[in-house]
Amino acid sequence: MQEERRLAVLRAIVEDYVSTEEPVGSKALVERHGLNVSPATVRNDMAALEDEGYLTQPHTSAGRVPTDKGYRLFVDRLTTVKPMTGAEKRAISSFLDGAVDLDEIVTRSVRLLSQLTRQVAVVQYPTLSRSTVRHVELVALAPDRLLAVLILSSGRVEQRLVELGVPIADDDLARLRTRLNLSATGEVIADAVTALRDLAEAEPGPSALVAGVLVDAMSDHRSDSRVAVGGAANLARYGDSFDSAVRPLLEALEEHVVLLKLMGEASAAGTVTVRIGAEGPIEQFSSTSVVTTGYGPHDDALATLGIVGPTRMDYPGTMAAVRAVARYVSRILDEA
Amino acid sequence: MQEERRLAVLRAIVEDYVSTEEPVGSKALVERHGLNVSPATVRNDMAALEDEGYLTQPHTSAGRVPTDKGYRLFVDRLTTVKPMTGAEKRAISSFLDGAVDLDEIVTRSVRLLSQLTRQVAVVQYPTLSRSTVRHVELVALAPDRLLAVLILSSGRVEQRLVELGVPIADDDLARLRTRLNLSATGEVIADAVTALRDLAEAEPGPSALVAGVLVDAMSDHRSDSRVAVGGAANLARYGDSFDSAVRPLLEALEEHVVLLKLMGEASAAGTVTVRIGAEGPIEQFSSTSVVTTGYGPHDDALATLGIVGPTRMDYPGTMAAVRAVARYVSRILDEA
DNA sequence: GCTGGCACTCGTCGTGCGGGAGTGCCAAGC
DNA sequence: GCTTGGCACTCCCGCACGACGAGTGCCAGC
Repeated sequence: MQEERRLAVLRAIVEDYVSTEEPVGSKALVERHGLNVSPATVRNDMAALEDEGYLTQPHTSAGRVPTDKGYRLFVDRLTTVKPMTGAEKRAISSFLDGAVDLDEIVTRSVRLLSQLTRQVAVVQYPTLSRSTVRHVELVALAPDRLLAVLILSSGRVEQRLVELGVPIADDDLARLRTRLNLSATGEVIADAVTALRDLAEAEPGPSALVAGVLVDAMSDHRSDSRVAVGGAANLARYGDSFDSAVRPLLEALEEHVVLLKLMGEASAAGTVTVRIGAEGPIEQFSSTSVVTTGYGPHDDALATLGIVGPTRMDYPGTMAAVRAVARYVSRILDEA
Repeated sequence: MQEERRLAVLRAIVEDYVSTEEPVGSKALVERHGLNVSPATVRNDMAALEDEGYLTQPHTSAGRVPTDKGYRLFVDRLTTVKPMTGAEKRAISSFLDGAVDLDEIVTRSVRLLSQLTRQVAVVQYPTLSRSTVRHVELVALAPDRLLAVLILSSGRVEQRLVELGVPIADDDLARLRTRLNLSATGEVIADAVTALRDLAEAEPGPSALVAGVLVDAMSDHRSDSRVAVGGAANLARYGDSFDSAVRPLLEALEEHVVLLKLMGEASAAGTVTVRIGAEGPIEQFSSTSVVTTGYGPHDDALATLGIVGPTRMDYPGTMAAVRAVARYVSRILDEA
């Protein structure tokens, strides 16, 4: 019985602290929430919650503040993801509609997400690995110099310069183009890579060179590791502990490699992952929380998107926003 | 005679203030610089400089701080751009070498520039308008659906989906491709646009449709308005006046349209433009300085790059870094 | 026109002192 | 056995006060 009330107290503290950003005391708590008990009772519960590690006091005779463990419990057991309102849904779809290419979809998603959550948004570009090759194009820039263009089903275009060393005739080039497309077009990246490797082995010289470059382009780590970041201005709302906290965060946000690690494995579409404080793998983000989810066409989690914010955040609202944006972006990718 | 010394005093104050970030007093000034006069003399000069508007005091009985006007004079008359050392030059070229495409050139430039200057770097992508069409490629995704790919001399690739409405035969497609390339390849954007418009007019139907899309892609404003930003973490060094100053700056840095306005017209390559404080067109940046220069292949100022920082910055060093990076990037674009 | 001296200003920093919010604990009540 | 009102205690915060010192402006002398 009182166990239940304790959880209610924890929830109330989290909610109050998130909205006021100040340690919450027993008296204010009973007033603001309709707890039908006295402050003294709440104090007992608070003391118990503190013993169990869910709360902490900045100093004696201050209110209580949730610990990471407290937030964790809140997220796991006390949260129901609140659905978006109709207006919000309309805003999301109108914001994302009309994006002409992948770049723009990602750019808009980042902006949308950061505005909805008032947090720093991070959107990973869909990884190549599960997308298929749509077309390979070769353009002769000079007799011995090609531009190889790789067009993928995800809408991504990769281009590479190829120095052949020796000139290549136009009809040889045309034949090579056909051959490459026969091997690669329609294949998943992984299969296309092996097909091109076989081709390169069977036929040395220019063909092998071009095939090699294409393989490089496909497996290029850079391609997998693109992310867009937006809403960094929201970091300025950190209020307390500023230069000490924000500087390294801003730096980390420019290190896309770090960010990718932070986003981690794409969690299955529909599942929102919340990493609170030091639960994450990256030190710089040990005093922030990260809310992510996977997205991709056909709800295939090709990539991850999410937000980074202070552990003191509105989890239900944020999780809802992240989930909603992922859902809409996935739908748009379906159509493309 | 004493006019000369006054300028020396102004220069010394600027230099000291830039390095210490604290108002500089007369005594410290004569000690740190080899001025062969007494503090009292310097005080007289300071008072005169203040009357003329080059200096100001945060409060009575504090040292002097340069005004925007003071910085202006410093930059215009007291600065010799210090050349980069050999080591710095090597660092720059090794940093920029090995960039495989335009995207990477820009990304690396931004990072380099922000690290060299310890400031926020902004690099505008080369505008399309002066570059030429290298190749037009059409890829059939479905019988009535094409992907049009536009490859430009600047290394940029634009792609657009074209819904034909009616299916197109393979050999018609091949003919169209040849025709488009005949009209456009090698031409400057502006000429290519008119050529394609003519073609569209002469021949309605699918050809016109595709030509129209290509024209759109060429004149698309979005293409002209891409910028990359880096080193925002350096804003955290603003020390004083933080949340008040940095928040709007961070926001403005994410508004690429605003940034483009800030960068302004590309100044001729080789000329470094310095805008101090409120001299610039944008309110949010009225307490910062902007150092820019044009760059592009063959020293054709296709685009602008530069940095944004506090008015209190090392102008000679920053100007040198901006100029050097622009020069190297231009050279790399030459080769491509 | 430069210089040393001197009085004056004013921001900064350390100290000390309520005020107040909040707690912990205890004894009484349901 | 919870819950509750009461009460003493802790400790942060804000404010006033005063000493200190950096820096100035001005003046008289060279």
